[in-house]
Amino acid sequence: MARKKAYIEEEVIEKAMGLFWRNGYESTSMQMLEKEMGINKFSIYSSFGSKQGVFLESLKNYNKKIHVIFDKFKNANNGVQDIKDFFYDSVHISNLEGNHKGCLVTNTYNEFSESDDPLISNQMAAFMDNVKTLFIEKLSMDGTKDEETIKKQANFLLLAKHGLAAATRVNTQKEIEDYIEMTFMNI
Amino acid sequence: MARKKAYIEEEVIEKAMGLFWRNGYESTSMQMLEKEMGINKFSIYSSFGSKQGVFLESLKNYNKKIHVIFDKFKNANNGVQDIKDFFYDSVHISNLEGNHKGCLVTNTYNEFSESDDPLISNQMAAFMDNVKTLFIEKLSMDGTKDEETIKKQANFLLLAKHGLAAATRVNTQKEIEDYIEMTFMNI
DNA sequence: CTAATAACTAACCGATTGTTTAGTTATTTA
DNA sequence: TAAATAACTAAACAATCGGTTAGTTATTAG
Repeated sequence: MARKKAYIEEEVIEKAMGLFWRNGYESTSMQMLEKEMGINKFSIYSSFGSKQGVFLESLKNYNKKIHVIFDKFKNANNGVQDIKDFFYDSVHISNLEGNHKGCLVTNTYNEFSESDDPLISNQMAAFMDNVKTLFIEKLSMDGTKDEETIKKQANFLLLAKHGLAAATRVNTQKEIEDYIEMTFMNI
Repeated sequence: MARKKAYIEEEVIEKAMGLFWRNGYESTSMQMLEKEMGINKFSIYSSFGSKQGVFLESLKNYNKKIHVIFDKFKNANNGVQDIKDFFYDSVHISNLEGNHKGCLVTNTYNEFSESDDPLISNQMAAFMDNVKTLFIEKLSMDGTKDEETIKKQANFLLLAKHGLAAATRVNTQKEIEDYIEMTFMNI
């Protein structure tokens, strides 16, 4: 019927995601998004509706990106070792592409209070819940752990992920590995 | 010679610090600072020069606020137990006053990249280095730990502080305590 | 080839950002 | 009491924020 889009939404979102990953939500402006995505505001708004829309779509893209890791994690059957592998995989993926440090969700987690942006907040909470559920599942494989212990350890590991995200930003590869090893010493 | 200030700088900075603590740096605006500090922009700028100045002064105030904890920590002589106490004290202080969750430095740590605000960035790095040095000092008290182990454990504990800060924001008192206990299981 | 239509450019929107400044008020000292 | 001076009020500053829109360009279907 009419003119074709000169860009591919998946491609420009990939770039937007990288920008959010590096700078967080607030300090990423529409100007920066225009430049990074290579399209202008009109196109951004016609494709994604709002800045929030771009971020929400970036979160989806992030989930897709780490889907490989999550899939491997879900289908694994070695209990605690699977969680450890998941930690190592999380580090590797941020090493692979560009300057993306830490985890997009963990990095931006603090920026959104439940009150001022419930949509994004819920997405993040869902992500975290998903991770926690998988932790519990893998921890349960042991068979010897009681429910109380499993809950404690899952919580511990979820919080340890914050440390891991911080580590990938400021620590060396060796220090990161040491951190992971120490984290799992008692699990 | 002339008119007296109708406010006390220490008092208004205390309030500014609380605001930064709750909202972070970027999402705290001068308007919000005016309202919270109870003085207008002229007074803020004549006292602190800029928004960055207010934050820098807030960091100083934060250091003063936790000086009690740090002092206790510095002068303690029970090694690992002192670090654990320090973790518990860090939680208690954020429970004491208002809605201040986590640690001001840890919360805002991610917001500043080395490049765009070196002054603040350096202050934060100095704070972290200070904590790490104390960790090393206390860990060394044991006498049995070799240098390599001490470095590893100090790094681990510093990263664990990120998890702790996250915990004080989203977890229950019991979960926080469990987290601390698990963190120190292998130290 | 033409009418329809979607994608694009670029200027613009009001609101808000951090910051400054002109004018007024209060206090001090001589 | 009067001149000096610092603290205050309030309006305005340019720049940027997220978001919109009028007008142009390209592609399609008939």
